[in-house]
Amino acid sequence: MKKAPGATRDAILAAAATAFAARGFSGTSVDSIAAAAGFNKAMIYYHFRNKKGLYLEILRDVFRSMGGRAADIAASDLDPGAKIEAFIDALDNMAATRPYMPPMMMREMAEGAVHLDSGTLRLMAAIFGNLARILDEGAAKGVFRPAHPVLTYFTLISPIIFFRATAPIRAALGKTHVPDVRAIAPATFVANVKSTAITALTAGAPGFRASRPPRRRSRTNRPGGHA
Amino acid sequence: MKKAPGATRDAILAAAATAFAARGFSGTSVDSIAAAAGFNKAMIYYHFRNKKGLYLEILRDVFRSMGGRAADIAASDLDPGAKIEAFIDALDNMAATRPYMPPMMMREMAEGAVHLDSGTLRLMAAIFGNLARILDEGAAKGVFRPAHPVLTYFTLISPIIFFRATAPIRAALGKTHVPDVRAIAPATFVANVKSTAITALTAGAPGFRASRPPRRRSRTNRPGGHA
DNA sequence: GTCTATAAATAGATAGAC
DNA sequence: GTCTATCTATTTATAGAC
Repeated sequence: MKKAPGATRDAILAAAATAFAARGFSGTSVDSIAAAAGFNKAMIYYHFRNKKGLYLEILRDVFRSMGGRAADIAASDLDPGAKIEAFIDALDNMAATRPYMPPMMMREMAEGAVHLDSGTLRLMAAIFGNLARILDEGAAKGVFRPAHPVLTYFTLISPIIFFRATAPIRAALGKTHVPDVRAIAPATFVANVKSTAITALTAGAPGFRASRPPRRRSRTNRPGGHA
Repeated sequence: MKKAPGATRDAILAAAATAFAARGFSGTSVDSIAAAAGFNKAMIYYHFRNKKGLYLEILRDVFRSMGGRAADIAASDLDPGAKIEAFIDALDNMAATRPYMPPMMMREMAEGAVHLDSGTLRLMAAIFGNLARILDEGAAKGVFRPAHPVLTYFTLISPIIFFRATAPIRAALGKTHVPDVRAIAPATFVANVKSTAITALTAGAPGFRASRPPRRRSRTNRPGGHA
C-alpha cells in the first residue's frame, strides 16, 4: 500500500491539532508534535513555515469550514427558526467531527485572538454576519422578536463550545466529585440549546402564537427536561 | 508611607493573574511576571513554591470566592427564580471584579483542568452542587420544570464567561470587521442571560402562569431585546 | 522526503551576597 | 526581603547528509 500524497503533512496536522487542543500553543513543543505524528521534528519545518504557520493552518480550516456551512444555511429557504436550529447543529457537528476545535476556540478567545491574522479574523466575522442575517430575516417576518446579534451569538455558541470542550473535565469530575455530571449525551444537550434559543427568540415576537414553549411530555429527549 | 505587609506578594499575585489570563500558564514566564510586578524573579520563589504554586493560588481564590457566594445564595430565603438570577449576578460580578477569571477558567476547561489538584476540584464541584440544590428546590415547589443540572449549569455560566472573556477580541473585531459587535454593555448581556434562563426554566413548569415571557416594552434594557 | 547534529535563545529553579 | 549570578533543561529553528 503506497502512501497517499500529502500523507505526512496530514499526519502532522492531525497530531498538531490534538496537541494544541490539549496543551495550547505555548504548551506544545514542535518536537512532541513530530513524535506523535511519527516523524522527525525537521519534517514540520519542511512542510510548514514554522510552529505558528502550522497552528494557523488548522484554525483557518476550522473557520473556513464553519463559515461555509453558515453561509449555506443563511442562504437556504428554510424558515428562520429552522435556520437557527441548523446553525446550532452545524456548529455541534463541527465540534463532534473535529474534537480539537472547541478547546482551540476557547484558548483563542481567552487569548484575545492574538494568533489570528486579518484573513482568519475575516472568516470569523463571516460566520457572525450570517447569523445576523438569519436574525434579521426572522424579525422581518415577525417570527422572532428583534434580537441583538451579539447577545444571540454568544448565547448560542458558547454552551456548545463549552459542553464539547469540557468532555474530559466532566469525566474527571464524574469520577471523583459529581457523579451526576457524567451520563449526559451531546444530542440531549444540543436539543436543550435549540429549544432554549427558539423559546427566547420567539417569545414576545409579533407572530407569537399563544404559549410557545413546548408542551410537557414524558419523552426522553424532551428539550430542557431531564437527560 | 510604609509598605503594607504582603504588598510584594500581592503585587506578584496581581501581575501573575493578568499574565496567566492573557498568555496562559505555559505562555507566561516567571521572569515576565516578576518584571511586571516590579521585582526580581527570585522573589517569586521566595513567596511561592514554584510557578505552578503561584498559579494554583490564584485559581483557588477564585473558586473559593465563587463557592462561598453560591452557597449563600442557595441557603438564602429567596424564591428559586430569584436565586437563579442572583447566581448569575454573582458569577458576573466575579468576572467584572477579577477580569482575569474568565480567560483563566476557559483555559482550564480547555486543558481538562490538569492543573487543578483535588482540593480545588472539590471547590468547583461545590459551586455546581449549590446550583443543583436551587434547581431541585424550584422543581419541588413547582415553579421550575425538572431540569438537568448539567444542562442548566453550562447554559448559564458559559455565556457569561464567554462574553466577559471575549471583551478584547470583540474590540478587535469591532475595529476592523464587525462594527456592530462593540457597543454592548455587560449589564444588557447579563439581563439577557437571566431572562433566557428563567424563560427556559419556568416554561412548562407545573406552576406555569399563562404566558411567562416578559411583555414587550420599549425600555432600553429590555432583556433579550436590542442593546 | 526524511533524518542527524547543532546552533542560539529562553525557561524554571537555586545559591548566596547584601 | 531583595537582588545577582549561574546551572540545567528545553525549545525553536536551521544546515547538511542520505
